[in-house]
Amino acid sequence: MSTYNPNEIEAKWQQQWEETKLYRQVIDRTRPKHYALTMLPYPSGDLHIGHWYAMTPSDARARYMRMKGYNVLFPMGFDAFGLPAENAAIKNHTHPAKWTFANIERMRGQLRSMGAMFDWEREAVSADPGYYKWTQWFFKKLMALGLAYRKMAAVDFCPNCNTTLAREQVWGEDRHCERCGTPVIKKDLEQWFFKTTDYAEELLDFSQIEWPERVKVMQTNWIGRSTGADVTFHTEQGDPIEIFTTRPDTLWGATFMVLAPEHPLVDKITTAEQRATVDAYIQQAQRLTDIDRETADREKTGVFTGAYAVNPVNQARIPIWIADYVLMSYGSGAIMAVPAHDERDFEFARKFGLEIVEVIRMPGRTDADGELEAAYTSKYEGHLVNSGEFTATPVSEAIPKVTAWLEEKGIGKEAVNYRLRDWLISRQRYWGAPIPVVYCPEHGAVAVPDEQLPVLLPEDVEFMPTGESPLKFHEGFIHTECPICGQPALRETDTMDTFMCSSWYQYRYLSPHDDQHPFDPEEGAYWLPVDQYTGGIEHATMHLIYTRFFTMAMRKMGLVNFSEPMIRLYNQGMVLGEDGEKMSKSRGNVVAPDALVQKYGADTVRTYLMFFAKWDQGGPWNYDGIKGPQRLLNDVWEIGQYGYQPQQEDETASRQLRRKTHQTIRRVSEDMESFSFNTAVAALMELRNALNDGRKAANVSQFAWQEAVDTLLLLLAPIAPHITEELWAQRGHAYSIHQQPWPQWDEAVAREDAITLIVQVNGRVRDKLEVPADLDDETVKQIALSSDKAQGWLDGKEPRKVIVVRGKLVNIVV
RNA sequence: GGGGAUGUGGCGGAACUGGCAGACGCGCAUGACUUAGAAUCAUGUGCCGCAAGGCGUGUGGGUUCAAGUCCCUCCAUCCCCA
Repeated sequence: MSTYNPNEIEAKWQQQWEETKLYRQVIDRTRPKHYALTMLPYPSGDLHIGHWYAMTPSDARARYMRMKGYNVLFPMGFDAFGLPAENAAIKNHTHPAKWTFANIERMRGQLRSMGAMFDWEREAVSADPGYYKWTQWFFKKLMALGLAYRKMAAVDFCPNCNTTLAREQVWGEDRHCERCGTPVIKKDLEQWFFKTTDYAEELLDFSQIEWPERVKVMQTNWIGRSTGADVTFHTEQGDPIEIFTTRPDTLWGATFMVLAPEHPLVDKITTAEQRATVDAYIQQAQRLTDIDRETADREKTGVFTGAYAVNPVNQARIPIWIADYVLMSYGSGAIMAVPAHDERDFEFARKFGLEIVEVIRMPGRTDADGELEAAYTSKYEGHLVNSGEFTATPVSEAIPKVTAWLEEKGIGKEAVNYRLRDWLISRQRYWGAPIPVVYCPEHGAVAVPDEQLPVLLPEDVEFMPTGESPLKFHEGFIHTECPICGQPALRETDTMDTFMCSSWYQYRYLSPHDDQHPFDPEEGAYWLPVDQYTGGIEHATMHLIYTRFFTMAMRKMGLVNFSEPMIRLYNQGMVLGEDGEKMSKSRGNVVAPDALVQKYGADTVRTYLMFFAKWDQGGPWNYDGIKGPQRLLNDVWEIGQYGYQPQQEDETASRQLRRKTHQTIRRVSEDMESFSFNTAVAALMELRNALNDGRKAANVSQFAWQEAVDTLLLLLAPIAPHITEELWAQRGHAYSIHQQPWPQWDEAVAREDAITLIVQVNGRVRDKLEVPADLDDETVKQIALSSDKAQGWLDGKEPRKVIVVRGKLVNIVV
């Protein structure tokens, strides 16, 4: 018997698998397909334990599906554009391409050490011109469909990354950059957007996909659908002011209006005597960032413009104010203020002494109660007052009634508002896919013709320490000619958000070298859509919204006939450092997988990662904890090689081992289905313990032993692919264990024929009895009642009630 | 402020529709092997108690024959949105 040397056998089998193309994944119409996908990494240069945590359980699941008889596609690639490469270029004077591709080369080696079943012939790299040609092609398609457009807007800009960001990439209360944490600022820039809002309604429909509730809730909140009405107010001079309200039923209580300081009407309506105050306020507001302006608990500020509007429902003359808590970028940049029934408006009115008119009467409140002490905001309880013909209408019925009336009178109409913004995809950086557009003085923004794609990133560039894109200064790149008229024209120098690249990578994997299509339609017809996607929760409102939008747009392009890119999604948790904190270099709690593989072997690292917690929970790494899986694999090694000979066969022991074997198949199969890898490994440890006992006692039949050992190897194969392959071969079975069918359990063998009957008296356990499993309730009851211990506790009293739970317990109540 | 998640031994974590709380593993203790250690093996290990027994799933209450699991209250930590 040899000692377990993981490094040796892992290298050997990785090579063997490659040589025999064991993981080449091609169309096979005789088997059902299963497209398993795990989020692709950014080539930062080093595969960290987080990558292992994301990828090895997905790999185990994909391997399990393969043994279940599916033809499994499990590809890997790199999300290779992005800022770190460019920042490294600035720092080290290396070209981002060189840095990126060197990192990819290194990471390929590290990924191979995991022993995953990736089909490397399907690898896709987004920074490859063969890839970004199609990213540009998709941009053009979106443009042609009217889903890509250019507009001047006040956009979020990260001063540290020196680029604009999409709304999704601005995080937290202080509105910081998702990548570097720097608070963003607003800039007025002409930028490219994708019309994600066109799909707001469809993005809210999750009926075609089985995604975690958490992600669906986050996306729903992010899209933020609210229903109400668009209502048009007018100034006394007749200028229309459009507002959106979710509470048209409170219109009679609108006692003033508030415009954003940037609202175009402000200049026009401000009266001469208010002009100086208003201008000063606007200047002051401009100095503030949106961060300050949106902070809810901040003291409200604002000034009166001197102008008045007319409330269209009751002709009341109401003052128009400006205040910085109303943002031009949300809604129409104007609101009607109903202080009696909106908290912010209430606060504002109190501070500036504005009129508060109650129009919803809270149940139990009377006129004698005097002034409202707080805004009353319920939509469900109370009735309307001071509201013309709607007075006395219950508030729960008022919104549709008032809305219908508004439409009838031509004052307003039912409207839906979304919080979702269009996706800003322009980035002022070099290392991304160039936006394939040129600007012609005569023809404006013109798409680069297909035959000129890809618009290549020039290689001879110099990087500014400021991070400013060198494309802006590259004469050869900028100057081109208009595809329509041939006159001199300027190239767009912005590149695309890298989320654009990753929105369609699952399609590129199908045919990464195809230069005729973004993906081969035949491959697509067979493999698509993705059956099982896995990745971190942090992408819930970014990548996972973008890729859904993208697929919906691809359906419109006629490229796919489905609407959802990934049918099922599973979010894994995070491995934390030993201190329970997020791993980071500065904390010094980073776990390096390469060193672990060196010391324990990939199989042990994989097994431990799947064992230490349920996958969606994650948790702290523990260097001592890995010993459990290490001992498991050492034992498996010995058991797998052991020449078992029964000494004194015992039929009961054999039956028990077989029962354990079949129970383990059942448990591991169920756990694999539900991603409960931790309990699957625990079940395998129990089978290992049973085998160790059987070996020591030497009393189980040869058949029971061999069945248990082979089963153990087969069930462990997806989790620890190398050691199981080696032992499978040593035991004389055919190559490869990974091509064997998943074991089936026999319910009759797995069934327990005796159970431990719990006898309770008044809900407390008083006795445990071994009884046959198939007794009827009455017999079980009699056995329990005649138990000596139970009798002792009954102390002669008559049972008032006896509850029998089949196969479990009897509770005697006195 | 709104929405969501989590809270179980010394530690990581199990527990299907309410039915033996603590599976499995780490650690620890005692013993064996060893010059010694590592590794390995055996036994034990929720807490209190010599024992009988009692107490135990963040807090307090409730429903039930029976609650980690269901309902209400509060507390703590984390995430998302304001």
